[in-house]
Amino acid sequence: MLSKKTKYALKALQYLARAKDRGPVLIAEIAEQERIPQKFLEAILLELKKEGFLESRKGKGGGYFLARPPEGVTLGAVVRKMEGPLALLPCVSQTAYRRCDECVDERTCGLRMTMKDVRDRTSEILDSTTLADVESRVRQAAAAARAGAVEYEI
Amino acid sequence: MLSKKTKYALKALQYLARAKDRGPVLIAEIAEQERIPQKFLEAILLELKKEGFLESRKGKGGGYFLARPPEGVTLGAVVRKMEGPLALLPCVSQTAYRRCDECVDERTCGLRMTMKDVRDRTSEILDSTTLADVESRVRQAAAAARAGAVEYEI
DNA sequence: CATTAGTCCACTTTGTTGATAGGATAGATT
DNA sequence: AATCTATCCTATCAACAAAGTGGACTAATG
Repeated sequence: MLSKKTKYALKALQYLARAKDRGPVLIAEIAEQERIPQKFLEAILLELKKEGFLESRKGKGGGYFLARPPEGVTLGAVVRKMEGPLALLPCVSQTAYRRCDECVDERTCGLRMTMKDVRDRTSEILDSTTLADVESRVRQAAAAARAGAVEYEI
Repeated sequence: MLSKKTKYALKALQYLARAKDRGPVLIAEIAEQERIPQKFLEAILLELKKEGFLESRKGKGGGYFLARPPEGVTLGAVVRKMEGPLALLPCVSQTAYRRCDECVDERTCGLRMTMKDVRDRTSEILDSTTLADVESRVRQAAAAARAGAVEYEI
């Protein structure tokens, strides 16, 4: 499971991707619209800024906005920064490899082989899906839902 | 990341799968061979027994052994019992579905769609891989390593 | 210079992880 | 019955993270 921190981070980034042409967005607006505790979100956005995903402007007319276009931000990158490695075992992490202390022979560890498969499938998806991709899927789903509703009405 | 508890549980089960024709195995033996802290392992094996994966015998000649053949135990089942749902979000868990408190509209949540894909790939692997499968992969890898070594020696 | 907006820091509460210690209990052997 | 032997159970502990709260500080704008 992702921590709420990571989930909130993803939701906030998604919101800012949608609002990218509107200039800086207030923490309060994101918190209200996405129903995230405002103070907690504050800390999360600060961290996202430190990690280079966001920029901010202080004072009146200020707020947060994406540091890069939505096409340039993958879910994998966000999850890794906020949550840690995608891998289920340290010994199969691409970005934070660490030998398992207790492991007797890594090359013939069956667990490792299976968990490497899982890691590969996971990163295949998360590292190729950007905020822009997610948005376009949402729009498709919404369109499909409307089409379905129309059909139902006929 | 899996907790050490889950990792140790999987390693212990794997060990007992390998030892399935030798009768009950001592906690101390598993702890030593797999280099797991013995007292911690004790608690883990007890839990695995409560969950129905293991049986035990007390007194001299006692120890732990698999409650079912290795072909009947999937990694997914073990991980779910020890670690919790495989899903990254509660709203995409098959076994422990829960709506996200803050979610405004689940049907058009882009995050959810992507995380559902990840969950599907993960459970595809873990729910179809048994202790026996893992063992046979280990043997294949060991054989391949030997073949490679021979080739290298020629 | 007052107001608005955002940063930064300190703190709390609650729970989990990973582990250790000590003794109770049940089964086998003598 | 006495005695090993091994699991079972209870309690405790330090370290850490999750999920916030409160409040002081600072920077930009009108």
